[in-house]
Amino acid sequence: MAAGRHGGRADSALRQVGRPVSIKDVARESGVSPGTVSNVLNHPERVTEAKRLRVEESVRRLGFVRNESARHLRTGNSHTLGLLLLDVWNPFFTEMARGVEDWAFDRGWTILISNSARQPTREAIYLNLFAERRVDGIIVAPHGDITERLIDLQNRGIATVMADQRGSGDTTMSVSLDDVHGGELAATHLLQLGHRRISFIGDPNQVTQVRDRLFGATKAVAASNLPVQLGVLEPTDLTVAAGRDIGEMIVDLPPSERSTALFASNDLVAIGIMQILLRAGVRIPHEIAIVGYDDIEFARQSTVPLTSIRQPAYEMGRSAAQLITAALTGEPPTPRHVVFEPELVIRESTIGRDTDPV
Amino acid sequence: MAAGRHGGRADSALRQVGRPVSIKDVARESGVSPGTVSNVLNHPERVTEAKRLRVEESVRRLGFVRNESARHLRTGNSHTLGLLLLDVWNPFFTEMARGVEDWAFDRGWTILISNSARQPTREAIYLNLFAERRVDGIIVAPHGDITERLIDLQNRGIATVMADQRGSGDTTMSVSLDDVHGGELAATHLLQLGHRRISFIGDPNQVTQVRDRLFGATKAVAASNLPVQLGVLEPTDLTVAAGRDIGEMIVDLPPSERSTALFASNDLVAIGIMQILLRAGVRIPHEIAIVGYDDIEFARQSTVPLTSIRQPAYEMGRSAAQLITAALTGEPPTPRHVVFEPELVIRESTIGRDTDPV
DNA sequence: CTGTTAGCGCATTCAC
DNA sequence: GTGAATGCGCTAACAG
Repeated sequence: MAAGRHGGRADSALRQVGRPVSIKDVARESGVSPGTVSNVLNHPERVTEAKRLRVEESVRRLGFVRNESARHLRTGNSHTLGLLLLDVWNPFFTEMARGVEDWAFDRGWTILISNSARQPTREAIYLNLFAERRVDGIIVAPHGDITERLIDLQNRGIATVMADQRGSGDTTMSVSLDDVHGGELAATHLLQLGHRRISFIGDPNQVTQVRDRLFGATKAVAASNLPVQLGVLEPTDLTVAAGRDIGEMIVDLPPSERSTALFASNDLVAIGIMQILLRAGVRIPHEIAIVGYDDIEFARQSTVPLTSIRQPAYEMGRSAAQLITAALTGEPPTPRHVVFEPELVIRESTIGRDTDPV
Repeated sequence: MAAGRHGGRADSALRQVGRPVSIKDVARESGVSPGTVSNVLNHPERVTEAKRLRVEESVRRLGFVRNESARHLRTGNSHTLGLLLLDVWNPFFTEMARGVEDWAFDRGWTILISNSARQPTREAIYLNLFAERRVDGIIVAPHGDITERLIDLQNRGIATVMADQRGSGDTTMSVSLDDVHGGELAATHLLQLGHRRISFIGDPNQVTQVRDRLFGATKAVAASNLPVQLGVLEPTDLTVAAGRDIGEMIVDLPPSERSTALFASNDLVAIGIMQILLRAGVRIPHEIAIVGYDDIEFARQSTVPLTSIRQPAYEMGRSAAQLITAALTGEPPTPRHVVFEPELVIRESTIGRDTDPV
């Protein structure tokens, strides 16, 4: 039915086939007033059964779908939450998103998901988009320090919670993990296994969380009173690909100069490193032990299962959603800042059975 | 400003700190009429420079952010596209999403991303949500056959395009991949390598695409005129975890009963299988060769790089976005149904150097 | 219980 | 070039 491009027949069926049907159309169709239709939709108990059925029938026949924008404009309430993720390609964040959604969706909230892809520019754009749409609340896994921007949003009446980054003060809320403790757990584990040459993989200048993890590791080393070399290797970012680059770097080193243990600041990087080491014939954990961070599903599933510091991503997401919906519905004051505890999950990449490398 | 519920201190700054500022406030502040402010915002050239600057200053000072809902209600245009993904945990779809976004975002469209998680119920709910918000267009990677629903949406004036599933007819649009050909490519490759006992991993009853891939493989086998055993193993779903289960199953078989080659209907499953095989000491590809499907980034990055049938996810997403924005802006009729060609990407999981298993 | 009315914030007429 | 008036679709307040 497509029209030829030069002087065609009746044009594309695509545009404007049917005018959207409004509450008024339904009212006319069923012989009641618009107000009554609205009542059937929102307060069915206020309407006589007979009329209610009649209206419902018209709704069905006409295929009426309510207009959220109009509804929003009128009520001042968008029933919508914005969720701004730092990096949708990292399972940690999609898992967190699932936690947010499972909580909020069932309670009637619509979630707008966006991905800042670790770009401050995009972060700003999306935050603005959320503001333009007058979302009721925003959950954001921020890139840097955006406290001021969040306070600004609060002042516009939008509740905000930072996820995966600790906040403070009364204005904003946050859900985070004790990353210093996480770093300690990882380092302590490696120290107890006898490692004295450890490399931390991560760029402490980029992200607070990474800095905290390194600080935790440093603390653990200091507390141990052991002669430990703790080096830092900085990947370009926190992806599998960057991990593989680091892996190549390590493989190129003469074995005597390699660390005996690696603490990667996330699992993706750890997995990338591990892939290269295994291919190069390095035995894990016998020659090099590896600890990751996040405990994403892939950590458990990699060729050599990865020891990792577990962040309860799903629970953190749900907690963030709880905080924000509570604030929005005026429930009793919950704590403003929730801090989760990390957990060491030991697998074969640090204490493995004897495996031969690929 | 609400008071604490039990006479606490000045309560939460959370709720309603500041009333959102409207175009009217800006008008008052800058001593012009609301209409002029609107012009400054949307048709700056129609306003004197002096006045324009004055208004812009007020906008800044007051922190005015336009209200999209009101705008939408007035213009009838939401400038919004809904994107409904089948499975955000599959990199294929996030990659496709990136393609959609890169095209549409730059052209001023807002994208609402949702995840049906392969649940028809959720699919229906989100489609409805999109309709309530009067998105201008919907791109959906559908679970089953939703042609009728899409036609219904079209009739409401919402343009739709199916992604990753072939459509037909004039009403709707689609972007898909020739999966039959993909299946042929994979099977032919394995046949050429001399394999005569091949297992297809996937449930052809669940998803059209999987059925097509199997059909393509069957065709290739038939065309070869070779004595080939083509079996089918049905995983519970298309995830790494399900792949691992299949892997266990294969490992439990006496080697003589195993196929010499596996064709998995997606990369995630292939990767799961491969992990288990490698751990069990099965040499890939020498004892068992594996071909995946999709060519996600992980395929290249797995311990033994995976041969795969490449779907150009990013391009498919971009193409879907192009189709829909073209339809929406009334551009010359593009083809309604775009079919991409698959590509065989050969890596070590089928022709590998001699690697020892883990 | 039901119909009528006003107005949410904005863009777009139309006069001026 | 600018201001005043109008209405998008809906809900809430009120009158009947």
